[in-house]
Amino acid sequence: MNDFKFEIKAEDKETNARCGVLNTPHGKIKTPVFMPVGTKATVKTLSPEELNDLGAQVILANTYHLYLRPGSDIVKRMGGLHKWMNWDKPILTDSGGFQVFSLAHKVKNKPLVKIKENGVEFKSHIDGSTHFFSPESAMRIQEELGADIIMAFDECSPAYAARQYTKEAMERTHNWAKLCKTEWEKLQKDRKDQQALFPIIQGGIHKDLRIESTKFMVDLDLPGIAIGGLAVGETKDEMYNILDSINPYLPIQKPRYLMGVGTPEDLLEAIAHGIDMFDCVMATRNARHGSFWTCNGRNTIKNAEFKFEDTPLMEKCKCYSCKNYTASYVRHLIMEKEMFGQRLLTIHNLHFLTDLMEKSRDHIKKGTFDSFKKRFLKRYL
RNA sequence: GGGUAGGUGGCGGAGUGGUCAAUCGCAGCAGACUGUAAAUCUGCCGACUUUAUGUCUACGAAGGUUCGAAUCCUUCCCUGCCCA
Repeated sequence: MNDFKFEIKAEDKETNARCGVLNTPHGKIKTPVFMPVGTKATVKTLSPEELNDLGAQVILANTYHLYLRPGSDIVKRMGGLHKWMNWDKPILTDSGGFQVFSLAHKVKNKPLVKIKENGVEFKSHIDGSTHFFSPESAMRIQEELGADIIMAFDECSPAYAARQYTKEAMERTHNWAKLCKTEWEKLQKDRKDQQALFPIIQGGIHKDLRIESTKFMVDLDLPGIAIGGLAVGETKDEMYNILDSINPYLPIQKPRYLMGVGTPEDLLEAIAHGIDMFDCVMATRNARHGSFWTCNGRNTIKNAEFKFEDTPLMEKCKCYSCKNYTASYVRHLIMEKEMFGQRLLTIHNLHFLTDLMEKSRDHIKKGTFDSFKKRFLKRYL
């Protein structure tokens, strides 16, 4: 797996933050990195050119959605995700585990999901048809999609699920991760561009389960390691405590991916806890819903106070939206449900996070990350 | 001048004797959103205040019938359409 060499460039002395470079067949990824989410092979509202311009290095796509439509076979026939969507930088696909289980927990009375030892039977949210995901099929689908980094099929249990349930889900996830690895190794033999498989640590908010899960996943010795099942309803302290408790068990030389996080403050805290990679829908979804980040915190563009705001969304911001438009204009577009408004806020939010990551990398290299983080949070929160 | 339909909260538009401060939609105001079933969802939306099974003023205006009227009667005002 030399294709995915991870080089640590700097380590912070005051925190567990690190700065590195992850190699992939589609280029290098500088970490810490935020990866915009493009579930259905598009980061909603933006073109790949715009993503590139705002500083995105790697994006996500989703197995569940692309499997249901159009089908991974079609993506494969069209030349794989990179070619199909015209993005030749790195791509990561999520395994579909999160979707399958969030469907299960969203619909209470009508279970759409049946968990079995060898996988999960679920009903499509689109047409109700029945499907089955197993560790093996999740690997095969992701092989067809052709991302650079693929994720093991896991079960994400709700934050406050009973401990016993969380433990069982974790054990299933362990078992599945092993099966994923076997299938992945088989599938990689015939590939030109290799794919890195990341396993996903589970264990809810239980420290001992998390440590157990971390040890298990580390032992699989895969190219990277992900932490799942956080930022799903637990408190921030609970999340940071979990990161603290597993940190000593994570290998230094492998990239660590905290799945589904998050907000600017979560990103900085998690970096301080040694995380290298992030993804989250918040930047893009919230943008479409009218909220945006600035150094001074979170704002809602729909609020009447922006009606006469003739300055950009954020002072000194270098994003396309802020360089060219006033908050008043963006508000008007959002109020009118004009899609250009959604695009402008999406560009701003994603740029805000990619810029925050770039600054973090610089400060880690300079040894000033901790004070940078404290300064940022003081102003932001 | 005659006939006819109608005048309801910022707008559109329900309601046609009590449970109506008045369905609903829009607009407005605010909130939520963390590996995207999300350009979605939620709350408020006559005035006032101790924000409540609270008080007040209200369905063109003025009278009347009734225990009780946005709803029935009378007159008036206004608007659309048709006829002269």
